[in-house]
Amino acid sequence: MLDIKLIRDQPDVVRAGFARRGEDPALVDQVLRLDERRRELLREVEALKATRNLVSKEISKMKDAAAREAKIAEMRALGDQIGEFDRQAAAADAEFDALMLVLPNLPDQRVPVGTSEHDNIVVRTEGTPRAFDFTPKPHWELGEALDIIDFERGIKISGSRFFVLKGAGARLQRALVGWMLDTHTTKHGYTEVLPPYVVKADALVGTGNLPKFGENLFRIEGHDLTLIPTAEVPVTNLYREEILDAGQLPIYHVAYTPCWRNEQMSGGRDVRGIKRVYQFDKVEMVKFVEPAHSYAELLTLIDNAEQICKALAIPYRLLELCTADLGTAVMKYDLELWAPGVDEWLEVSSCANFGDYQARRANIRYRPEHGAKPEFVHTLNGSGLALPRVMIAIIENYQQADGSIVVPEVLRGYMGGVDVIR
RNA sequence: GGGCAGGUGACGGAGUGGUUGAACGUGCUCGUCUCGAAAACGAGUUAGGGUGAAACCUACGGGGGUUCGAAUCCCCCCCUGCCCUCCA
Repeated sequence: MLDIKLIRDQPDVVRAGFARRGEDPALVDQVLRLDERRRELLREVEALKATRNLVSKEISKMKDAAAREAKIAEMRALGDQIGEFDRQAAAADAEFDALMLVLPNLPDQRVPVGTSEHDNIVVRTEGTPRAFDFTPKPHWELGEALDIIDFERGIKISGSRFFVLKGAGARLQRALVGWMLDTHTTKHGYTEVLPPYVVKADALVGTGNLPKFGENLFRIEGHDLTLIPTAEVPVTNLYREEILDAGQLPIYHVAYTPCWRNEQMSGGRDVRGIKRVYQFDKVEMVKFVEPAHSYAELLTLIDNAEQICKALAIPYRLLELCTADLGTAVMKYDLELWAPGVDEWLEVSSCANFGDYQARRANIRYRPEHGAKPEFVHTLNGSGLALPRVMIAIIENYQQADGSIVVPEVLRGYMGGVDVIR
């Protein structure tokens, strides 16, 4: 959510920000009109209430019965009027609030302007793709042959875009989860959190998934509960409606959870393999920081995710996302692992600074110092990393001519001595 | 799912229709005192909106109602604790 004061005081700045990311600048004028109307109604109803409060106090001291009754009758009429204004003011508020919740965030000035994901910038590429003396196979062929991914039975029990990991495949993913969590908690300073996997609508509004981006969510029928699309939702909402002490910041959390996404918009794309599925696991990092530090915190967040890619010894690249691909962030970077079997770069991490956009929605504040007014924190999050695509990258990069898969060195301690899956 | 008891500021805890935005205590901040600290004493200390600053408005779990006036009365819902039931 944006600061209404910013919109009032510097509408041109907001219009320009919307234009940079391809949103309609006229939204600004629409919100200003609604703001003016609701404030006008508020001023009127508050003046009436002030009168009522004053007279009510007088009534309590009045001795003369007739005069008292007259005042009460007068206030009864005023009460009806207040009720009518209250209703109008509430309606105007609701309209204003609804628009505020769908306004996009303003991109950071440093973000390159673009009109689609094609305008994202490759910042750098690390590692060299391995030279194969045979044709590398896609992970679905290798996974099925080794009996570590069972596509058919996943579809049988849950439908398309669900899969089953089995034997060394299940063990490999568990090893990755354990290793990633250990790395972030012991080397990068994150505190592990194991949150609920379903949340109330409020939480989704807090992170910005609702009301605008609800089409990819799985809702639980008959309940106000939704399966989380990412751990970002429960973890960011951990401190909703709270005022933190400055001494508590920065807060770093890391959480491993399954994620559910109803990929309606992706049509028939990526139907093979485990690249795009309805349920996947992910290790997610979330930060709550003081506003002045959020840019520096984004850089370390990216580095934390990058360390995982680096340690796996798989080629990867860092992308700076353009204004069209920002989602609700002010600034965002993606990490992509190279996958030789499917012959493409796979997005395994998205690291973003949201500024105070989520903090305003979720009302997450901190007190800069004793006695000071509470201010909104800045929130950030980044995948560290998304599991199925890391699995793809490992399977395809570490495959051997005979179809076996070498276990990356960093994971061997987590694999109970298995160094080759065959 | 059933029953009982509750939900008030950072915390404990008063308050059952009218100077209560909230007693009292604790904590915290500043000051006096002190070589320094503790103790003691004094002052301050909820949040949101609003204003140049005030005034003023709103909020005592949430929503609705009664009333000139509600933290206080009524209705619905949510949450917490305990007991029973159920269950991994």
